[in-house]
Amino acid sequence: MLEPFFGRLAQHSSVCPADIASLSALGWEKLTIEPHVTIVREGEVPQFCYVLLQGWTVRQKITGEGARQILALQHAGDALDLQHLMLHRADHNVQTLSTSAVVARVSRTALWNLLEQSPKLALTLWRDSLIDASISREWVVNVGRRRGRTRVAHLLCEIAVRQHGSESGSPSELHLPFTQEQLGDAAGLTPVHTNRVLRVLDQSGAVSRDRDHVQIEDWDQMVTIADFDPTYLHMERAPVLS
Amino acid sequence: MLEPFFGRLAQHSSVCPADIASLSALGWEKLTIEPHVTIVREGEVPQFCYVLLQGWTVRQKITGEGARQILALQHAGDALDLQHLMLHRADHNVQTLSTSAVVARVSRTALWNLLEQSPKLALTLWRDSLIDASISREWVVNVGRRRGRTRVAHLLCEIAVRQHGSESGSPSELHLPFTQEQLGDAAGLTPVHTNRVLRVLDQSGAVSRDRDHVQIEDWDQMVTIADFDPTYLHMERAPVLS
DNA sequence: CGACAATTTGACCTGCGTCAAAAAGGGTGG
DNA sequence: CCACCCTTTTTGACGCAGGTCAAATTGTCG
Repeated sequence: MLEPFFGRLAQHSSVCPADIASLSALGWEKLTIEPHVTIVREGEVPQFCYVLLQGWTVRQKITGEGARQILALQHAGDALDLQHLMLHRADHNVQTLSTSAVVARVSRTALWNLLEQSPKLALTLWRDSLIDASISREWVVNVGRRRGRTRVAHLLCEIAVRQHGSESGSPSELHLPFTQEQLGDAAGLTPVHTNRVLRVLDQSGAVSRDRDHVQIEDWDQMVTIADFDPTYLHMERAPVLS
Repeated sequence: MLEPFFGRLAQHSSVCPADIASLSALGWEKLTIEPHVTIVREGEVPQFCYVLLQGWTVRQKITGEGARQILALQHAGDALDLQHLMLHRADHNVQTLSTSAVVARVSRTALWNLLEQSPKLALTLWRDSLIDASISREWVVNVGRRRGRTRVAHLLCEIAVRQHGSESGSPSELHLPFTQEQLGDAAGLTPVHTNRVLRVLDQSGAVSRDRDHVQIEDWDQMVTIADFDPTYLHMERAPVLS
């Protein structure tokens, strides 16, 4: 059941079979989450930890003025709220968008107890959350210092690479279950401007669009437009420290 | 020597004396870092892990167009690059600004070996890096969805709270070793606009300025202007999981 | 067909960027 | 103490990326 999660961990760490077994042995529960449902709510004290098996979810926060900022896109294999193992209170929301998702959840204390006994596993999950943090930093750069066209292009590049797991990505088709408004919420742009930016990317031949599919037509051009360097995704496995 | 670091850890975790002892027993080296020196450089493979004992440092990245974005402010007690224990290659720079700083550093492998043997300590450091990640997410919201005046005010509130360790902060004097250009690099604004925003905050009576000191005159007003909610700093110690 | 959500377009506005220059420190050497 | 230099701050004029408002268009699902 947890295959996508183990696959994701294996991308950056070597996980021993014993740890996989003991992780699997916890009382995981498989759930289907309907569209527009909040899985973890800001301010609450979560009792579970979630892993995403299918579909897409997002981290997000709402400002005092009611504007939404998406903080991260999460796809199959991603841990949704590992941080709540350690942090008492949720500092943001995790939710589905227009599509449903399949998740597995486990009691927070059960996972905690396992990690206390399996240092190697704890370090692996720590590494996973560090990659999450690295992506978050890149997003600060993206919304803080890049202009609209570049921001959106960068977002699309990240989605492409994470979806296909290939760094030196070739032109690829993306199934994007995101509305333009949601892309804008991730890029820090209004839906109207997001639309205009997408048209420019389309007209320049970098991408083509067809409803909820985006085809990256010219990867090299996209990388240039997007100022995209996948290092921050830490997709190569780190060498073992002696 | 590591007192500031232990103090910081104690803010959010309970660290047992044995762990403090074994941490201290590692071969830490105390260094003074001159102004404008890069401690960790993006792309490199660090051999050390650093802890900040005195002064200020920042995480930062440069875009392909040469714009700088500051990703985090770090002050006494903060771990500067814990993530490089787990991640092979640095994905951003850590450096001093106009002032010098005092740091302690330890061999990456030595710290790694200790953590493999001390699960509790590893979990504590993990928690520390999770708080770091939470701050990073708030920064995405700040630069992504707030306007200039609010961004800068939010930044000042964060500095005030982290410097004084008080959540329900009262009006407080901040020694700000940052130029307006650097504040702008953290807020995603140009130095010119940062200056104008500061003038507005000054004129509205929220703050007063005097060279490199900022006095927050009206904390309540600042919190309102800044849309500031310190939850994301996770400054209360999380209850122990049974 | 009708209802509704998402996309697209146009007109207009504004927050912030850009460019440039002046003013204000602050440090150094004479 | 002054002269000089350099950095930082401040101000002004102007431009533009992106926001706002509103309406038309398209697509989807009953």
